[in-house]
Amino acid sequence: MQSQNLINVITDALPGLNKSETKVAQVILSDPDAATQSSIATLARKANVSEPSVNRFCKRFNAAGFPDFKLKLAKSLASGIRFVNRNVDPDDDVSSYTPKIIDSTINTLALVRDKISHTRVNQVVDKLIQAKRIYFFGLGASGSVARDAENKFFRFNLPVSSHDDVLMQRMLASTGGTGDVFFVISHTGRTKEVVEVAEIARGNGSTVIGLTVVDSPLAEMCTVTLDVDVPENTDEYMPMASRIVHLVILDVLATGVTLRRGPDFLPHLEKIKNSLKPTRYKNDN
Amino acid sequence: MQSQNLINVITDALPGLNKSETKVAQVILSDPDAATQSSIATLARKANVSEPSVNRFCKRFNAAGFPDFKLKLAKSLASGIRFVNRNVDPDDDVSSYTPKIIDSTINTLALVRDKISHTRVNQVVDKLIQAKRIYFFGLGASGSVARDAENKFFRFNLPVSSHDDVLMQRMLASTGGTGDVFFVISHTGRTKEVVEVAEIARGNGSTVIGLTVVDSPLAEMCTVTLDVDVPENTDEYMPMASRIVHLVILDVLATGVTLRRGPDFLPHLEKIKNSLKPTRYKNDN
DNA sequence: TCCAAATGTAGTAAAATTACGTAAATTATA
DNA sequence: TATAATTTACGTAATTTTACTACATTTGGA
Repeated sequence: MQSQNLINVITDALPGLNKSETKVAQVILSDPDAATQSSIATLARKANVSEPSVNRFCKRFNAAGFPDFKLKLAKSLASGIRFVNRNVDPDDDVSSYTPKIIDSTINTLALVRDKISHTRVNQVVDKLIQAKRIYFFGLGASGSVARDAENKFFRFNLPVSSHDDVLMQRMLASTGGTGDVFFVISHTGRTKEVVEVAEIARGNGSTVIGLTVVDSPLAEMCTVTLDVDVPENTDEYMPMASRIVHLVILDVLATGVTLRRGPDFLPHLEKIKNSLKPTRYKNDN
Repeated sequence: MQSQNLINVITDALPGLNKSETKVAQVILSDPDAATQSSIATLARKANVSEPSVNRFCKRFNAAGFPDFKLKLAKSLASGIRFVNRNVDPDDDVSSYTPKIIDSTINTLALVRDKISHTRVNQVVDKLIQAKRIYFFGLGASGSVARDAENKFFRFNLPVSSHDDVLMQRMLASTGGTGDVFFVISHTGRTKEVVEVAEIARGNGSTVIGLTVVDSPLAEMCTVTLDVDVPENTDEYMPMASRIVHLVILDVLATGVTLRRGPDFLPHLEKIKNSLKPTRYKNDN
């Protein structure tokens, strides 16, 4: 909690703020870096509030005062996370849109880091450890996420497969049962086919894990849902960050499984890694 | 070029400092965090020097004054802590390894953001814009990256395909020619088959773009290489960060292409987006 | 002994905080 | 439903703290 990014904290608190506090918050969020360099007077002027209002604002967010607040804000900014308030503009050039896109991805990941439920992650790792077989399902962009997951999880010496074909998914879901884990990936959670497949699998006693949006039709069909609350991109240009988030969560799960397997399992991973050596040119350093 | 860590800068400068500056440096280095929270007077007293000496010290290190110096120091500390061994320990639990993995991904992305060559990105966008046909190639984990790229680029109304089958790749590479772009993804850049395929394609006059490691055999075969310098340690047993980086870079490229296409192209993207609507449950908000 | 660099003193300016008063909003009461 | 009472929000102005500047003194080397 302590390490929570101050910018996210302010953003979250925004709805519950009163008038002048909101003004201050907006000015800070619109350019946090500038905020760290301005005096309380400058900031007050920019926000059209009095200096004490700014001071109170700082104290509300557990700072000793304005200078302490600036310090904390600076630290938040330094942690590799730049808050992106600007979307890609039609007349941006490479040096503008490149950092913008990377920053927005970083920001989304930071959000997930702070929000993801560790209990849920643990539950999912439990299910994956117990699985006799794992199927990763996804369509469209989530199809390649599923495929990536397969590539990761086959290393655990488990029957794993990924499918992006609805008919195949349906058939597998209806033949599954106890011990089978269906891991369903969807960044909307509302694709009819996917929801139906989850329903079928669930009906047959399989475990269904959802990597999707909270409160979506898909989430309701799942045994456990890892919900990701990725801000919707309203911008046409901005590519989906949710898919990156899904991949990273799968990294987390794979790590969880590896750790549960214990150190005896590492030689197995090593073996897989080594199996690729002959396919590569030697690294001469 | 990310600003160098202030603490290191001070440590390095230590030998060339005069008496009172050395005293100040020692006090700061002995407890940098305390330094960020104390006033100029406190610090001066601790170091047994006068306040202006502290102030001069700050200016020597390119700070506007004492407050600015503290700010910079705080930033150095924040980013330093993040970069301190964020590797997963065998006895980590969920609440430890989850943020570690996400943080390491974030750090890698931040690194890429600061290091990536905008010129190269622009060159690649050029090539993609001019392409008559684009093939995305990748094996293993990069296979799903290639697939994701296909999913993204087919929206540009171009013949695009992705292939993770070596034979298929070979055949396509040898039948290609001018106007064809082979986009080869590899996080080692040393997989023999991939390098050979690139060589074949190149030999036939096709454009070969590499998303891979700098100075690798693959990089040498490419018309343009987008090199990514991802720190190794994250990918101990499975590719994690590098693959995320590749995806994000593809996002950047897709954005670049979209922007080049200009605003007339947006309705086309909208059309694709809308085409998926009937497959989804209505969102009730 | 002179000069230049280094450091300190004292005064000033700037910044932040506090105390307090007024306005606005909310709640209670007639 | 109006109005009084009370709480909460916000600003003004004074106070205190903090940082900076100009200038003086010291120190050490030529």
